[in-house]
Amino acid sequence: MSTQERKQREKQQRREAILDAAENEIFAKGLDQATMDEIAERAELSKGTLYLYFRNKNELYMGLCERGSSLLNQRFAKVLTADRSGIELVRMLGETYIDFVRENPDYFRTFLYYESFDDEEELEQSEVACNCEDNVREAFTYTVRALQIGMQDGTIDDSRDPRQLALIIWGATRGIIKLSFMKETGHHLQVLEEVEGDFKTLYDRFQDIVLRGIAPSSEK
Amino acid sequence: MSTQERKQREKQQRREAILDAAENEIFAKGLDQATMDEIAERAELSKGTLYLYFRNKNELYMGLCERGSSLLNQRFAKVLTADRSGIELVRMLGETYIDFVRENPDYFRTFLYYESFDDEEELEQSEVACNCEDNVREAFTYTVRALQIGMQDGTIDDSRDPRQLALIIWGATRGIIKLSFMKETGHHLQVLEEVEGDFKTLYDRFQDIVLRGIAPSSEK
DNA sequence: TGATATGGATGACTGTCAGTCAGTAAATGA
DNA sequence: TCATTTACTGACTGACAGTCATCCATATCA
Repeated sequence: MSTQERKQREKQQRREAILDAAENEIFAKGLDQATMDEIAERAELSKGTLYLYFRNKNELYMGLCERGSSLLNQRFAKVLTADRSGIELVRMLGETYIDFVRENPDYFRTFLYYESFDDEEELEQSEVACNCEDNVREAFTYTVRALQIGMQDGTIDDSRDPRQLALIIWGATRGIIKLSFMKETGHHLQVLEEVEGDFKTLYDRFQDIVLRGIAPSSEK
Repeated sequence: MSTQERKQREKQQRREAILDAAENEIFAKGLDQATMDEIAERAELSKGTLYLYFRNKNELYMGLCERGSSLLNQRFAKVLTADRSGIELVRMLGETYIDFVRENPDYFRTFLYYESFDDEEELEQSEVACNCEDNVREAFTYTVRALQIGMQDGTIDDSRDPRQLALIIWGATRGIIKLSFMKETGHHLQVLEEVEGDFKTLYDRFQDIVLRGIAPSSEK
């Protein structure tokens, strides 16, 4: 193999090593508390080197978002191969999502961060951010596909635009999952503690309501 | 009036002046870009004085959340006085919320910030944060009340726990409103641009689905 | 095998900013 | 008039993200 190739591979490995170190530090202490110096030390590199691989701290954190969203997409892709009705696929996608968040709350935090990130400028020139964007688009496409299948097989009312409906379901689901996530991670909001229902229960109830809401009218 | 009282009033006025300055600076530049020095300058006070009124920058920002949530609650309270069916009240609460966010996107940002804030310690000893918490609880109570009215008057299926249902609706609504908010404020996510529907349209469609989902079964 | 070129890695350094605190001034009250 | 309290000030500190002149290991070639 050529020197070129070897160098390329080494570069990739180092990048992963940096991401591993960042994951350890940031997931343990939180984004604000983790410093670039500590991440560098854990990666056994100097701080300057981190900046050869990532533009800044934001981009490094988004590298973790990229990782997490790829993992989640793998699971989504698998769901879509199942031979089920459209509405069942929608339900399964939602369950996959909430299971993922329960298992990987820290990755979910990176998603929230990425979505709320505001500096357009910085995002556009970042390859990492673009990959995150692609992953979001991919996830969205899975939802659209499941809805289309449901509209075909008659398990979902077909009078709505599937893309718009996907957006609505996606947004609402995000909201519920974030709430469950807050409830589960012992968030300060007391209201959360005072209401019954754990991570999954809340989500199941929500799903019942939505799936009922998008089912075809019974009088048809 | 006593000297005591006058001082008390002056203190309150100064506090408001600081909040005004913070609002101007932070809403214009964003939380990260606005500095305490600039806020102090705009308030025509020294930086040290800001710290006599607010523990730190977070708490100052939460002061804005407190303002915003109080304003929103005033609107919610008014809705609840209307002589309407429960399901209509739920719909009106949602509309009130989305109108508020459209008019005051910057206050909405403070809500998001407060809800995602993580440092339990800091929150507990902050009076400002406690007021925010109270406001959240108040808003939540309005939703519960509307649902209970609906369960009484038969416009909402009464087999669910109204508090749990309120939490679910609240979470999902938050999710949709955040999405609309992102779409409206020109967020980077391209998926948002590619789907039809503005702020209100998305929300209306969502509401149709949910209200259909929580209506009593027609075969009853 | 030694000379030279290349580019990845380094870490001391800089600028910025949140937060502090010793000191000052003004108001109050004896 | 003086003592005491209270409010305010702004220079200073520490922490940290991000930079850049320099170093050094390896590749390349005579």
